[in-house]
Parts: sequence; C-alpha cells; structure tokens
Amino acid sequence: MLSKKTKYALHALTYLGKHRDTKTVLIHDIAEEHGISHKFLENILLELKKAGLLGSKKGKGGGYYLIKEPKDIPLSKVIRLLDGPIALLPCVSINYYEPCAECKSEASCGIKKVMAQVRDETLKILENKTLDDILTNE
Amino acid sequence: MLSKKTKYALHALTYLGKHRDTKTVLIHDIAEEHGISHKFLENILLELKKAGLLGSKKGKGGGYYLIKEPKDIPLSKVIRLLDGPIALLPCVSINYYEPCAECKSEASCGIKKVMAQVRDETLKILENKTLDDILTNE
DNA sequence: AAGAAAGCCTATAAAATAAATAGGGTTTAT
DNA sequence: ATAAACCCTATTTATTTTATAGGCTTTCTT
Repeated sequence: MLSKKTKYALHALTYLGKHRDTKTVLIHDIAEEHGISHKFLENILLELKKAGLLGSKKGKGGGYYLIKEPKDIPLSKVIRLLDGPIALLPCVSINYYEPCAECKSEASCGIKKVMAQVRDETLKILENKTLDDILTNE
Repeated sequence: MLSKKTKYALHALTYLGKHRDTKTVLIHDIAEEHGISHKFLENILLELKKAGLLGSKKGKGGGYYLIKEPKDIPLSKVIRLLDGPIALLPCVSINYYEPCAECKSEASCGIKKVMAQVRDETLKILENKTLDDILTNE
C-alpha cells in the first residue's frame, strides 16, 4: 500500500493539474480541500519541488504550480520519490538496492529471480500510468 | 516492499518445496538455513498452515510439509496472507476495502480509477507467478 | 520602510506498525 | 514417562510513518 505521503502527493498533483490556468496554488487550499494537515503537506510539496515536478513562488501572492506536463509525470516517479523502492525486495531494487540478510546466494536465489521479473512487469505498469490518466478520469 | 514476514514465508515455502521427498521439515532447520529467529518463523508457518498451504505433524518426529502443488501457490496468495492488500490504496482493495478519509467522492476520483487499473494489472502478475516459478529458478 | 503573506528548512514528538521474544499448552514417538 | 515438536496468545522492542513545531527568508502591498 502507498503511504499517506504518496497518496497526499497524488491528490496535490491532481489539484495542481486541475488548476494549471491559475498562476499559483496555495498549500492551504489543497490541504483544506482534502482535510490534510497543512504542515504535513508542506513537507510533501517541498519534496516534489526538489524533485523537479513543481515550481514555487515565495512571498505574498506566492504558491506552487506544476512545471511538467501531466503526461510526463508517471506514477513510478511519485512513488519512488516518497515511498522508495517499487521492487518487492531490496535485492532487486534498481534505485534502492540492498542485499537480503537471510539470502545465502543471490546468484542462485529463485525468489530474487522471480521478484526481478515482477519488478520489471510492475514498472511497465507504473511508468505508463501518469498524472494525465488521473486527470482525464476525474 | 514486502515485509520480513512475507519474505521469510517465501523462503520457508521454497525450502519446503525443495524437500517434498522427505515427510516433514523442522521449523528449526528452515530457521537455521536462513539465520531467522525460530520463534518468529514459527508464527509465520502457523499462518501458512491455517491458510491451507501447509500441513503439519505434531510431536516427536513431526514438522511441516507442503500440501499444495507449488504451481498452485501464487505469490498473490502469500502476500495477501502476510502483508495484506495488493492494491496500492485501501479504496481499491478487493479483500481489504476501506474508504480513504481525504477523498471527497469515490465515484469521481481519478486516483481511485487509475489505481483500480493498476491493481488489476498487478494482480495478473502476482497470480501468475507461483512457488513453482521460484523453485525452477533455484 | 514596514508589515503581512507565503514558501523554506530542520528538528522533534507522537502514533502506528512490524519484528521479535516469551512461555506455557498439547500432541506423539519411543 | 519423557523428550521432541508443533500450537497458541500475549507482550515487548524496534522501526517507520505521521504529524507538529518554530524560526528563517522572500516578496508583495501600502
């Protein structure tokens, strides 16, 4: 399951995607719309900004805005950013690799091999679904 | 990512699958093979037994054994049993449905709709990969 | 220039979940 | 009768997630 962080990020991105006509959107407005903690959401938007998905304007009259096309924001990107690995095991993670302590030999581990296949197929799904798909379904 | 519970369960199932020739396998042997806590693994095997994947024999000379064909044990089953939902959001979970607090209207939520598609495609993967695939890759 | 509005940043606290441990109960072979 | 092994439930510990806190910096407006 996705963490609340990722879920809130998706809601925020959706909100921002719906309001691309206005220059900026306030954290406050997104938080209120979904009944989310303002401060918690603030941290999330910060991360999305650092990752290059959002732009922001400081000071009075400021706020956030999308700087990518919704079709160029795949779910895989958002999930990796906030939740980490998409792979089901650390030993087959592309971006967050770690060996499994209980594994005798990675080279001959059937679990690893199957999980690598699962990862590849899962990635195909999550790379193909984008914010645009969410927006067209709203 | 899978919890350690699920990961250990897969290791245990793999071990049991490799030793189908012997009548029973001791918790102890599986735990030792992978350096896992005996007691923790005991709880896991209990769950697998209650779910109908394993049989057991009590008392001296007892132990666990597979009671299903490896090809009839899909990853989806093991994951659901020990980790819970396969869906990425509670509002699209088949077996563990719950509404999302921050969602104004499930009927018109684009996130929900896309996540339902993701769930369907993910399920296809996890229902098609079985313990047998793991065993043939060892 | 001053004040208020808004994002930026880091740290900490609280809550929830996962992992591990504990210990006695029951069954069965010898 | 004894020892080996699984059965069951509860508790503790560790880890992670969620939320909060508070001051800093930037920018607009007057």
